[in-house]
Amino acid sequence: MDFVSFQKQFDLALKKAQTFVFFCECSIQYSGRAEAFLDRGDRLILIKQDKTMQIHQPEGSTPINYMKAGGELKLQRENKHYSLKAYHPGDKDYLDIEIYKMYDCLTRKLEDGQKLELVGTERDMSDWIMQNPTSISKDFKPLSREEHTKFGFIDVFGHDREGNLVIVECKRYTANLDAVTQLRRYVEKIIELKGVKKVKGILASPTISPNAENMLKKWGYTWVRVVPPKRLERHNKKQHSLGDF
Amino acid sequence: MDFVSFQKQFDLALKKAQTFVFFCECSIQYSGRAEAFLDRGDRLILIKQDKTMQIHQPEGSTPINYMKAGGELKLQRENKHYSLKAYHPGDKDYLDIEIYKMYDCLTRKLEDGQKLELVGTERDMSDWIMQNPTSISKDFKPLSREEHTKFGFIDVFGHDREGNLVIVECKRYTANLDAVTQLRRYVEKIIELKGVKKVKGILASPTISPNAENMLKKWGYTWVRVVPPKRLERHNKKQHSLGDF
DNA sequence: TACTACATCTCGCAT
DNA sequence: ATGCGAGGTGTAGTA
Repeated sequence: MDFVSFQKQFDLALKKAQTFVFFCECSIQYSGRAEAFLDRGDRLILIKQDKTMQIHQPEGSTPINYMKAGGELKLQRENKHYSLKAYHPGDKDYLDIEIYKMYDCLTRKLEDGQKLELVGTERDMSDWIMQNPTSISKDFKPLSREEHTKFGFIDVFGHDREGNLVIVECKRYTANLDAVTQLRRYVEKIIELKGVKKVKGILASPTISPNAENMLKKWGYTWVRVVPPKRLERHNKKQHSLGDF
Repeated sequence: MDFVSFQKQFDLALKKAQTFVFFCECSIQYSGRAEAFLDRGDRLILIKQDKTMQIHQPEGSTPINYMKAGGELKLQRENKHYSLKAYHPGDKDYLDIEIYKMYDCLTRKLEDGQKLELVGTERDMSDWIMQNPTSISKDFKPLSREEHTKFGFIDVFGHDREGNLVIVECKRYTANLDAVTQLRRYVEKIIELKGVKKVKGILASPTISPNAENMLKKWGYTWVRVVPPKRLERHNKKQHSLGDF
């Protein structure tokens, strides 16, 4: 593919807010929050209508280089090849792509107003605990699932029959050291703010790493096994077609 | 584009370990670590030679759905449309894409043996501190930059003239509450393992959030302003071409 | 804008 | 395989 027709496609795609994807041989220089250089090789480059850009190598889930939305893009001739420059004012990020060979490109206006319906998040887990308090303990009375309020970002907050305040931190997967220190921070914050000492810290997760459990015990907190719910209502009835694999 | 030729391209691309990208109208169902559903809309789908797959909506940096490497892919006819199913045994992840319209596709074998050279990471920052110990304090004597060793993941470890052990935790950006709790964990671990009490905790970062600084002071640790170096040697000489923007 | 925490995080490294 | 932490993390939600 020649550069001139590439440039036409590129300009048109940006003007019409299309999604633009192409294969090329390029080298890449990044400068901003860090600095990076990627020597010559074949890559796929994807540019969306919001001017996000990502460069993909032939393997791996994550782009090897990218620019976030809110930047500017410019394609220009430079000596024997083309140069695609991106600049993001907010992050002060620069990306320079030197394009040696253009292979193919594809462009299309995508119409998509849908949003992902997702269940099985940490929020779903804390909702479920609110509705099933005995999963924490027999006498646990949840008061609130306060996220961004006065006491911070506690997943589930309540009390028990002995008058203890109870703080529950949820983790969807194996709870680790970070989860324990996070819980500890919340418990200490409550003790400080409320001026009380009867505060219980509970870590709720399907599993916990040995180190995390040791630390948890050492600080007097407890772990409760809770498996997060993750069934979409609309898919409950359909059985998954496992037969295909 | 008709489905039959699409299927041929798809099979060939997978067989030849090519990178395969196409535009289509589809709906998506995900089940595994969580559950998700995305109703009908136009998307770009990218499949790489390692069988990673990602579905992109017309905006945003991150794919709305994806599958990691190590899975299986299968395209098959299903009633009036096609269905692209993916299964990842390790994660027990299922992804079903129902394709209503195929627009265009592009496939190519990408040759790329390059790896990203990156500087300005937390490791570079701790290296720099090792070589410039006075950035921490006048009498700081670094002993080691131990990452994955017996004492844990301490960025820089050393001592001062008064015989204190000194633990430095580096953050490349604004240090937050997490950074402080992380430092605290390391300090307490050292106190426990070494059986000493003269341990100083230092958080090194270019900036620190107010909450984090409060907590740091409360626990008796200190913050040192360190701006991480991030210039690639090879790019030191070239001045960045800011003129283009 | 800054701060906080989640994420189907991904990725690499060490045990 | 699991545990742990970094990441140019990105993204959402809130003060």
